[in-house]
Amino acid sequence: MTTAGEGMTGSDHAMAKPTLEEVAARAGVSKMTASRALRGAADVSPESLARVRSAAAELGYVRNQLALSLSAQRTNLVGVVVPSMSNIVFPEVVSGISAGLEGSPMQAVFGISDYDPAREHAVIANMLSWQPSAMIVTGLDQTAETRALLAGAGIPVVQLMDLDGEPVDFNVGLSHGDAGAAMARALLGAGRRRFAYVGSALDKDIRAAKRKAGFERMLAESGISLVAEAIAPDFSSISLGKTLTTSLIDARHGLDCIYYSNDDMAAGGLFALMEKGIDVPGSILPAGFNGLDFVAALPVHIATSRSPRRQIGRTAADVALKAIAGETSGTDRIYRFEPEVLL
Amino acid sequence: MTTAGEGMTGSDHAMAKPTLEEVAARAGVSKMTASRALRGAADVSPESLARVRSAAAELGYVRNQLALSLSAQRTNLVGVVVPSMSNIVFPEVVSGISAGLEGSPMQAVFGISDYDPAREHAVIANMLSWQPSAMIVTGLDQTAETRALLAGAGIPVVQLMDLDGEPVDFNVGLSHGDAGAAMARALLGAGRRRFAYVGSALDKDIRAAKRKAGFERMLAESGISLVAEAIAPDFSSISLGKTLTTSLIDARHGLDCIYYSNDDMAAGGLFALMEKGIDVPGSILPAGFNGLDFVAALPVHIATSRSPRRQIGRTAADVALKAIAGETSGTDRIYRFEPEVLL
DNA sequence: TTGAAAGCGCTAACAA
DNA sequence: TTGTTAGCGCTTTCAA
Repeated sequence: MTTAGEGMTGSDHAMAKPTLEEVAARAGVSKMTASRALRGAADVSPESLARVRSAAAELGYVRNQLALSLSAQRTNLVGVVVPSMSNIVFPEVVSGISAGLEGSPMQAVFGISDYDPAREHAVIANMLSWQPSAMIVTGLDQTAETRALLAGAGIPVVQLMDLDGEPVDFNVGLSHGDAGAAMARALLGAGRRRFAYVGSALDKDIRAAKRKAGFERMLAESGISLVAEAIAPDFSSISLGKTLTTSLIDARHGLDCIYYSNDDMAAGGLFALMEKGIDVPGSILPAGFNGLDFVAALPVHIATSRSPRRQIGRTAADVALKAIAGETSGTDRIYRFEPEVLL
Repeated sequence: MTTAGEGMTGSDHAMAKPTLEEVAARAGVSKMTASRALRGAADVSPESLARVRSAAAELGYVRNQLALSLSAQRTNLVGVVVPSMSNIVFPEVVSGISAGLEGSPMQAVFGISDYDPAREHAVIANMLSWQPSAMIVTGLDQTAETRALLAGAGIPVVQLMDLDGEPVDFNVGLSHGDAGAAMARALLGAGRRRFAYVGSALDKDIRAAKRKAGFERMLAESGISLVAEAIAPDFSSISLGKTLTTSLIDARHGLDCIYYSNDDMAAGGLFALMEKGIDVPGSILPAGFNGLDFVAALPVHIATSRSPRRQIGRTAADVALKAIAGETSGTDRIYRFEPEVLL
C-alpha cells in the first residue's frame, strides 16, 4: 500500500488514487485490456474480465473522466444554465432535464445566472471550457456576445422556455406573448373588464415582460387598457404579491381582475384579498402564470395558465441527446408547448 | 480557416476548436508563454501578453479545462448532491452553495439522488470520476458503501443539513431530532395537548422521520402521545397535506394541534382547515418545518421552525473552500445551526 | 483476444 | 522573460 498520509481532518486527504495502470498490473494484463474490460468490453476473455474487475474492486479504482474525455475527444457532459433557483419553476425544469438524461451516459452540469447577462456569459464560457457535448440554456435573450460563444462552440444548443425569438439551434418552450394574450382573452370572455397588473423585476424577467405585453395587446384589441399597475424591482415572491396587492386595493381603482407576473405573486395577491375580506372571485379575480401545483390546493381558486415545466425539461434533454447522436433531420428545431388556461 | 462544415442544423457543429498551440503560433510565442499569458500571468512581457490576448480573441479560443485539470492534477470542481429539486428547500441550499462559491475559482457540479440510496451512490461515484476538489452531500445516512467511497476519495467531504450522526469529515446543518423536540416543547408551552402527525414518505425522507421521533420523544416526557397520524408514501406537497388533513379531521379525534412533516404539508393542512371552517389557530394549530417565506404571507399563521437553508449552503461552500485550501485546524468540523421556532 | 506506440491539450519543472 | 522537455491517465490506432 502507499505510505500513510499525515492524518488530516477526518479521513486521509493525501492518498494517491490508483490508476488504470495499477489495476492492469495487479490483474496481470496490459493497460489496454484493463481499459477494455472496465467499460462493457467487446473482445476480452472472461478470465481477463474477471481478474481486471476484481483488481479494480480491491484497489477501489475510480476511473478518471478527465483523462478519459481528453483522450476520447468527447465528454458525457451536458451544460445547463438557468436564471434562478429561488422559485420552484426552474428546479422543476432541471428535474425534468435530469430525468430525461437518465438512462443515457450523459450527465448534466448546472449553472445559475441570477438573471444577470454578464453572469450568464461567464457561466456559459466556463461550462464550454469543459467541452460539453451539448448546452441547454434558458431563453432567447442572451447578449450578442454570449450568443456568438454558443454558436461557435460547435455543439448543439437548446434554448428553453421561450419561443418568441430566433434560436441558435433548437428551441423548446412556449410563446409567453401568446400566453399573456390567451389569458387576457379568457378573462375578457369571463366578463372581466377592469384590469390591473402586478409584477416584479420585469427588466430581468424578460419572459414575464413578454406575457405582460401579450396581455395588454389583447386587451387593446377590445379597446381596453390597464386601470392600474404595480411593479416592484425585487424578484417575485408570495410576500411581494401580497404587499403590492394591498396597496393597489387601497387605491380603490374599482378593479375586477388582477393579472400577476406569476403564480407566486398571484397567491400573495389572493391572501391580501382574503385579509381585506374581498370576495374572490366574485369581486376580483387574481390571475397568475405557471400552473403551480399549489394553486389547485388554495382555499379559493385563482386563474392561471399551466406551463409544462418538467416536460419542457425532458424534451430539451431528448432533443439534446438526439442532436448529440446526430439524429436531427434539420427540420424539427422548434418544440412548441401550449399553455393551458385554467380559470 | 478550416474547411467549411457540412451545413448541420443551425450552426456548424464540426468546426475544430482552436488550441493553445494555435493561439501561440498566431501570437508568435511559445505554448508556454501563451499559457502563462492567458491565466493572470506572473512573468510575461506586456507585448507578449497583448499579442496572446488578441490572438486568443481573434480565434475565439476557449481553454480546455479537461487538459488543464489533467495536467495540473487538480480541478476547480465541487461536487454537490441533493435528494430532490421538487420542493423549494434544496434549490435554496443549492443557491446558497452557488453564491458561496462565487468569487472563488471553484465551480459547483450538481446531482440529484431522488432520495434513492442506490442512485445516490451512482451519482456520487460518477462525480468522483471527475476528480472534484471537494464533495458536498446531503445527510449522514449514506450506505456504508457510499460512505467508504467518499472517505476514500481523498478530498474534503461536507455533509449537509443533518447533524444527528457521525460525519465523514465536515458537517453543516441542524439536529432534526432537536428541531422536532423544540417544536413539541413550544406547542406544549402554548397549551396544546391533543396532537396528530401528518407526514409523507418517511422511509425516504430520513430527516423528517428524525423530526417526528424528536417530537414524540418530547411529548412522551409530558406523558403525552400522538392521538392520530396520517402518513402517505408519496412525497410531500401542499395537495397531499390538504388531502391527509381532510380525512384526519373527518375522523373527529378532538385534536388541537397537527404536526406536519414540513411547511408544504402544513400549508395544505391549513387550507383544508379553512375549507372546513375550523378556527385556526383557535381550534387547531398546524405546525410545519422549514420556515419557508410563504408561511409569513398566509392569511392565517401557522407554526413552523426556520431552517437557515441558504446560509447552510453558503457555510458548506465556505467550509469546502477552506478545506481545499488546507486551512482547517481539524477541530472545527461541526457547524451547528439552531432552528428558530415560530408560533 | 491482446498489446505497443502515439497523442488528446495542457502545465510543472527545469534550463536558458 | 521565455522556451524545452516530460508527462497527467486514458483511448485510439495499428500490429501481432
